[in-house]
Parts: sequence; structure tokens; C-alpha cells
Amino acid sequence: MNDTIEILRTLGVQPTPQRIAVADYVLNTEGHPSADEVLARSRETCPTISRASVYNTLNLLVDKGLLKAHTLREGAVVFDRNTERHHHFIDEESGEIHDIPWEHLAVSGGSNLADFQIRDYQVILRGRKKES
Amino acid sequence: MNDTIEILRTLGVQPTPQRIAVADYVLNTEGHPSADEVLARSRETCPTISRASVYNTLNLLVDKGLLKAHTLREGAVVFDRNTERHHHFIDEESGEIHDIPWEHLAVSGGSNLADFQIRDYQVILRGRKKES
DNA sequence: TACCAATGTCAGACATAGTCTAAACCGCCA
DNA sequence: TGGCGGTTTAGACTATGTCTGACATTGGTA
Repeated sequence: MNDTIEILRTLGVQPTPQRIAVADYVLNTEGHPSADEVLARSRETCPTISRASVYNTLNLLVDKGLLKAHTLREGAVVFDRNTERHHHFIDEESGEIHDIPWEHLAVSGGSNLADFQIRDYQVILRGRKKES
Repeated sequence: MNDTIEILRTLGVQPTPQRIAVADYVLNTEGHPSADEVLARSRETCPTISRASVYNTLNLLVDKGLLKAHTLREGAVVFDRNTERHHHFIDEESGEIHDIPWEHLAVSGGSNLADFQIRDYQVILRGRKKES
């Protein structure tokens, strides 16, 4: 919470209660929430926050590089506090999205893609998470 | 066109003018059109077709396995007549989506993912297509 | 302290993707 | 002719996301 305020200040962003509520949740979750989920969670600590402020803050954090937006789900963008390169596993039953560390998979054969300048890539896996 | 009618019949689907217009376009394009693009193109041959019929037909073709739906673009699902396994390259300037043949890339390291039952996967590449 | 400009927030309007519904329509068969 | 499925249609509806213009808050300056 105090950390969150500090982070916002470091970015040169005024730490308003609304921004703190959004950042505090979204930067401290392992999940991949949609804007709607962020809105709901932010209202727990800042009940009057509006949809517009949530979108503003999320887009701000993406611009500042603290957050990544992925279009992994149908219908809604999800936000990911993990900004390092990584892959994604999507559980087709629960809809849950799990991060897969970059080192866990290797992609080879890029030399076949001479026509393309590749700036970024990731593997998207789908299936079911085993009970654990 | 006659082929398209035959394909629909084989699926046990009544070949109506609307379905023919949709299928004829979407099964014969190399691109990755959104529902909206399919609507516009279908109206060239069937001017009265409605949005609902386009969605109905597209979903029908997906159910029947003739088409795949991908959430690669923000805001809209795209349809892909290529139902074989393959990867995707997304041109970040033009937004164009290109198919990458399955054999052109290899993904290794799946043994690190013991917690997951993987049913399907693909590599998503982003960057710029070189002039050719 | 008082003021002002800049910055933020808010509700609601708007745009767009997609689904659903109820009525009309069509081809077929009696 | 009349009826019966299956199909299409316009429009209502939902949801995600952006935009706008009014209002609130903040920080700086005197």
C-alpha cells in the first residue's frame, strides 16, 4: 500500500485514492484480471471509484510499463502484472490463465521465417490443469 | 460456389443463399476476417443478409469444424479457414495476421509442464512483415 | 490564507461486438 | 389451400471500452 504510493510517485503519477486502489490490487495479484474484476476489487477499498477511472489507471499503468495487457480471453482484455517475457497456459474448463516461465519452453526454427521481423513471441497452451 | 453448396450439403446443412454467401467467402480467403468483414463481403453477393445470419453461419461452420475462431485481435474474433495446426504472425503495423506452417517452428520443454494436460498450443509472433 | 490553473474524477453518452427473441418467411408435402 | 419445420430478419439487449463535459481536488504562488 505504501509501496504502491511510492511506485506511483516514482512514475511521476499523482497517487490519488482511486489510482492507489487500482494499482494496489492489480500489482499484487497473481491472477489475470479483466477491467471489470479490477473495478469490483477496487470498489472494496474505494467504493465510489468509477469505471472510467479504472480504465484510465489501467491504461496508464500499461503505458508506464508496469502492466501488460493481453487479449487471451474472448470478449475482454486481461491485465498481467508480470511484465517479463513468459508464456501462457489457459485452462479451458475454468478459464484461468497461468503464467509459464520463459525458460520452461524453447521455440526453435525461427530461421524459417525470413520474411518476418520478429519483435516478440510467446507460446499459448490450452488444456486442463491437473489437480495438485 | 457449386463446391460450397456441396460442402454445406455434406455437412447436413441446408444451403440457403445466405449460408452460401458466407461460406463461399470465408472458405475461400487466405485472410483472417472478422465477423464484420464477412458481413460486408457477403452483402456483395447477398445484399439483404443480416448480421444475425452471418453470426449464425460462422458459428455453424465453427461447430462443424470447417472454420476456426481465434481471439488474436483486440475487440473482435477472427475466423480462419485453415483448421490444421499452425502458428500465427501478427503484423503490428497493418494488423494483418499470417499463418505460419506448423513445421516451421518447434516448441520443446513440455516436460517442465507436468501440472498441465496440454490439448493444444501455438506460437504467436508479433513484429513487422518485411517488404517482399 | 486565498486564489488559480492544472490535473483527476465522475456519470452518462456513445461506439462496437456479439447474442437473443419474436415475428415473418420459405419450401415442402398433404 | 393450409400447415409445418427450419431459416432469416430487424431490433432489443448485454458487455467491453472510449469519450465528453461538468465538477472536485491538488499544488503552487502570492
